[in-house]
Amino acid sequence: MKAEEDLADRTVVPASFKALNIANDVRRRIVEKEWQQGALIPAEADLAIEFGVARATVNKALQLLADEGLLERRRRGGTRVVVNPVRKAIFAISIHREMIESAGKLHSHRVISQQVEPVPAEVLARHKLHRDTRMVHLREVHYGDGTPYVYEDRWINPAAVPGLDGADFHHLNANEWLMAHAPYLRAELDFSAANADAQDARMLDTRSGNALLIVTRATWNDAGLVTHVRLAFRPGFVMAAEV
Amino acid sequence: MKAEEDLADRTVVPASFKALNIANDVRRRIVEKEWQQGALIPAEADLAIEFGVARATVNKALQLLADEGLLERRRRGGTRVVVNPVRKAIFAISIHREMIESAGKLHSHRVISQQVEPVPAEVLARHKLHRDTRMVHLREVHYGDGTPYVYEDRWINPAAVPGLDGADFHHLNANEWLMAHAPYLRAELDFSAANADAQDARMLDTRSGNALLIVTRATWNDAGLVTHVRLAFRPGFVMAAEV
DNA sequence: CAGTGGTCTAGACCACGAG
DNA sequence: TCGTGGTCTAGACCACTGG
Repeated sequence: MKAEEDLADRTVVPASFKALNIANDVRRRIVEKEWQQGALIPAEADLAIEFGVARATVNKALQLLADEGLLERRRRGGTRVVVNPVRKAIFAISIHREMIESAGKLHSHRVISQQVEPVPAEVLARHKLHRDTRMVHLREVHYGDGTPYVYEDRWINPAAVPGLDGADFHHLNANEWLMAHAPYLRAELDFSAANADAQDARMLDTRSGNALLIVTRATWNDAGLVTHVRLAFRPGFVMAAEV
Repeated sequence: MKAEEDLADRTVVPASFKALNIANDVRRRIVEKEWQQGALIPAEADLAIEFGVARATVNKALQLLADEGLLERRRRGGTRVVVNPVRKAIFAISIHREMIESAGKLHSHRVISQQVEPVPAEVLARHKLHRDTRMVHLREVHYGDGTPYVYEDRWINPAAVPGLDGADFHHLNANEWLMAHAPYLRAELDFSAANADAQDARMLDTRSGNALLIVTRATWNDAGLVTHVRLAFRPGFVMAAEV
């Protein structure tokens, strides 16, 4: 390629988002059925020539679409348009305080109880723990402008959380304290719904039987289970995801 | 670098997952507090030397951790460990049939009603549609081994879905038909909980008042809104996410 | 076996923004 | 201003796997 052509390329694409542009173009071709579901699309090398870029750039673009679930790629087998794409929804899991403050409310929290206790059978079974396991049982409510937002029923594993004894959760809530002192390597999340029981209702200042969004979260670091927590959100709470 | 050193590198790392290994190593340093929260970590070029790889490889690794929410990167400002990491949970949004079949159940579905109607105010407001908008209103129930799994109350926009008139949803359910005929470019998801009303209860073979997990989903293509759907899952249904 | 995607390299230019 | 990350290139070797 001549030097002047190089210069032309640079000036034509000043903002330099070639990979993204290619990804958008390919996505459009799929949505507009130019490339049918299940069909093979051209090889990276061919697309690189068509778009006038390096193969690595095409690779980055197609990798992006494969992560989105739109393409399926195999060595030697080429790249196909997926028939029933499994799209991914992404939740941002921020700390309660940020969630409440981003809604324009003043955040506060209250510790309901905190003591070392035997772990209930339900949690034991879920994480295949030894039946005599004892952990720190902590219950908190988080408020926005004084109104309950979420009731947190949490078990913390002292074996995986150094410095837990000295923690004062009245000052800094468990959610943020753990983020700062015991970052996790892996997490599991479950979403479900439940009718508020008497305790839920009392904590969230609502009536028994009201439908609550329940999130169960467990996190691990290299020392094992860090914490298992059941979050009960106030009635009407909506959690939004991006796709 | 000499040729023999090159060869040595190749044989030392036969499986070639350098970027992933570097990402794991950096993640470990963060979790083990070797690099404190809020602290600046070495520049890409320095890490490239330390790990003995090209800068692009370090860039790929750090980009991965930035996507996870663990690092914050700025030109000229360097790369910092995030203080309150906003981790991301990922839901796989598969079609109902696959969800039910992956639970080992036999999938079936039933169309409850299908007709063109004015769109209710709630949906109009949500998507800022014109007040006289009419769409196809479709209600379906999906079953696993004959037991109701999810009740779907759906609005489909004919303007964005060519071929909608000829669709037979008794044969192929709307969920899969739309996936095949009207792929979307963008989607929004909301998770909440609601007490089953009389209709929910009838469709899901349960009692009024039972807590249901509700997912509201809207999808768009380049012609506008494709479909708006409210999914009511049977009581006890749990949706799992990865982090 | 041969063609595909997966990954890495060394180098380059650029946009951004802290100092 | 100038060091940082963001992106791209041309080339290379390799792992996998369909024909």
